[in-house]
Amino acid sequence: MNYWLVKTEKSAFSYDDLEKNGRTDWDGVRNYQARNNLKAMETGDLSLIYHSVNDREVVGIAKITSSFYQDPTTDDDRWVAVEMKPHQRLKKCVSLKEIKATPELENIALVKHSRLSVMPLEKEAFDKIVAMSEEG
DNA sequence: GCCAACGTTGGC
DNA sequence: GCCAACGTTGGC
Repeated sequence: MNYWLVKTEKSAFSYDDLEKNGRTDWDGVRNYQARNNLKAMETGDLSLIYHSVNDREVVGIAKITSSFYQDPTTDDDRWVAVEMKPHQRLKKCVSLKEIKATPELENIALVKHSRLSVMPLEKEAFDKIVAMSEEG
């Protein structure tokens, strides 16, 4: 069981869209490090969904429902996708600002490696962000 | 194999 | 809208 965080621009694909569609191919990743993280995902893993650029907040949790397969948006076999389904919308979004202000989270890739779009999270960091979404 | 040029991402 | 950081490409 692994924990992840994936980034998306709300205008391109949002947590709302994921709920509306019931599932999605998490595809279009064109970065090797992010691709390697997709390849490490397993059925049943959980991933936070983060809206980058305009919103800059974690909005929900998706469940990984497949291991990786060929990215359906390209014939290039270097790139892969995984299937995700909506798992749980956060009661309250957790902003990048809040995350940066939290000492336990200052070393997560979202902060340290801001351009990486698919990143692993320690269970402790995942749980901390979920806990923050449930506070006042 | 190096590195300059270029394109993209994403925070501010 | 700007630009820093970073990844990729291609000439040499």
